[in-house]
Amino acid sequence: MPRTCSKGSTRLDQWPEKVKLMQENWIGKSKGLNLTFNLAGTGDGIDVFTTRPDTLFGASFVAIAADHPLAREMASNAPELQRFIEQCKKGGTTAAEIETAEKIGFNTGLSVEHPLDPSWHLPVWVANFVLMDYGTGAVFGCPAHDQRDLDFARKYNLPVTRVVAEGDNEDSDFEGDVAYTGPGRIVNSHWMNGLSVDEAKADVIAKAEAEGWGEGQTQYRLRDWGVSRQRYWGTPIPIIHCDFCGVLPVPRSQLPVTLPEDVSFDVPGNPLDRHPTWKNVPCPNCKEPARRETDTLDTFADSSWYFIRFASQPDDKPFDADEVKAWLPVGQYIGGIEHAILHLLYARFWTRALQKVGKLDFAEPFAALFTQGMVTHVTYFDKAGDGKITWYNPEEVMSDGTSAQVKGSEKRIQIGRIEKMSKSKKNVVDPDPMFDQYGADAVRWFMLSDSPPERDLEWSESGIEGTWRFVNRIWRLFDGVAQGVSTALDTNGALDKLLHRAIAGMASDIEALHFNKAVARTHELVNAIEKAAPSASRDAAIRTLPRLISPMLPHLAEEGWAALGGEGLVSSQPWPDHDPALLVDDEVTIAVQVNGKLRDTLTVPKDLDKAGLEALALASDKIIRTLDGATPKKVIVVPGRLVNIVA
RNA sequence: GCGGGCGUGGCGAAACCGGUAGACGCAACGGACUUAAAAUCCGUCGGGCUUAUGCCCUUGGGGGUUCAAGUCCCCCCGCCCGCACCA
Repeated sequence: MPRTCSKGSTRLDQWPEKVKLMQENWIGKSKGLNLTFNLAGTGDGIDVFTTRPDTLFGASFVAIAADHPLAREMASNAPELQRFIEQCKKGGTTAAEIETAEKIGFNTGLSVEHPLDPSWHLPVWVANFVLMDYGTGAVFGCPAHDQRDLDFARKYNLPVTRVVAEGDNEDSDFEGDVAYTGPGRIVNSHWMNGLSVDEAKADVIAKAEAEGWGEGQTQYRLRDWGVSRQRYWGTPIPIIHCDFCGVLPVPRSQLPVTLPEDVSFDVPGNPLDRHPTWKNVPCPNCKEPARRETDTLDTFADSSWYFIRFASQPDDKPFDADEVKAWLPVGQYIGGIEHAILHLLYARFWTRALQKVGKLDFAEPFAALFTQGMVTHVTYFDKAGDGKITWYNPEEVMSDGTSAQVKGSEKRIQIGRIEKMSKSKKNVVDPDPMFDQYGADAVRWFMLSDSPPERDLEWSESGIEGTWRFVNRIWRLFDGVAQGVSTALDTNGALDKLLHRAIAGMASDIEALHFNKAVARTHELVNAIEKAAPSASRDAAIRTLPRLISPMLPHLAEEGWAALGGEGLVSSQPWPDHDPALLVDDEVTIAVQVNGKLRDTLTVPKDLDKAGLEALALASDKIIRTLDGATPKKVIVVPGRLVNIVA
């Protein structure tokens, strides 16, 4: 998975950089050298992974994890080491604890030969900061150029030798407590001296491979994805366990395996595991009593390909390749940032795997990704004497913003952080009363109106009243035209322009998911229509309105469309056309600045040239007054924008 | 600690490639209509000075580049997210 998903993420040019970066960090690809340090006097060795083979001459110790096989072996007849290992295991696992945890080590007394100079011996330590589940569970320490190694070396007085020059500083004695991890020339390293860090890395890897004591390797940090769960809610894994025949797949004719519905959750644990009939089945091979697998698949397994099944649902197979080809990949995926890593990475992997086995003809499931913000709300809680926290729903709380109490009681409670709405913190708001009071259109419009969708939104109902008023204003426009027989034949050029601008602008706003801007444009148009005297232009604008508001106020749009005599449904109408000629003004307002400060504005023909603009600007009363006789040193003219006079 | 992002009126926010900061909305305030209220309509609305024309300040803070900076560069502060002893 990491190999295939780290490739190709650069091609996802319509994905947020943030998400791609999070996935890359999660995959944690790093290139380096796997090498063996031979234990002095024995044939055994310790395998070590490093991304800094260039610093090999700066090595001063080798450290292994507390649960490294060698450490455990030695501990069996060394009680002191045994105690040290116990101590390491007790260390906390929270972020803060790891951050502040002191590096501790135990000198095993063993030593290893340096691969580039077998006469040079390095001590072998067991250290709490070496992780067994990454790389080989063993590292070599180069304290001058790695902060962890330096912390460790200073504590146990191990040698610290500089092997990368820091500017002009080539001293082999490294001073201070801050490791140097930047670029530089290699020094104090025999044949490598003078090379750059990158050159030296390549050099050492080549030498190790030629001499057989190591090889270049790419490591991934990504943990394995354990896809099975001991729970009911998930897809059954079609496997049967037989005491005689072992682990067998459920025969094809018995697929799919479906979950039993007569389960109870009265007892903790997986109900499948204690289901009497579902669990016990004959072995498909020897017919003796056997048992179904009672783990189910992680729900991420389903979410990794649901979009494929969504596009094609034949009865006899997971999906039809041709049908899928017609619909996928998904053009625009919209989801929360909380799925940035797991779901979106697994779905990418699933798709790649299906492509690899020839079932799909594309590698990436989602061409474009948009991560919308989360809806947040302040939390309310109360902490009991035993530290137990009780959360309160905002609806049962009275708060003035600085203090809070439970409605209908004297109970004072605390105001917590503003957090993503969640059932566990009870800071969810039920929108149903709003729907009942204002209708679905007003609530939808309200939610689209102010905040851009990529941003987190702190839920507040202030503003819904205004939305409700606006919905009513639009309805009155429809009603007015529908009731009255319009005889006005005049046109209104300004209103025509505004309408066509709204048509074009709202289309691009909506395409870009800038719904709040489309809302603002609708307000501008409606404000102007309301103020305009009756005219053919005004009627046309009102008759266009249902199509414009249909994506965001669908019910009102349909009512308006019908009231104005439209055929069928407005939702099946095409977006109105706009006249590009009406998008350009023949007059523009330009700014006139003196020394970059606005002093006047002028309304001029759109294509007035630089000389004309300059002349007009210099003739302005306000400019003459501001200049107060001074001679302009320089005049910058940006046609259609501004004139800036430098005095 | 590492990586990424954000910071604009009382509030949610606009501002295209560096070119009139605050569009649009909410709240607030003043007014009209009304016996009254609701609804509706009109107006004001970043801060300061000023009789006014107008002037000064203002996009977290400080510096810089530029004719011109919310926008570009450097430093700092604050908040948010992800990762976290990954060799």
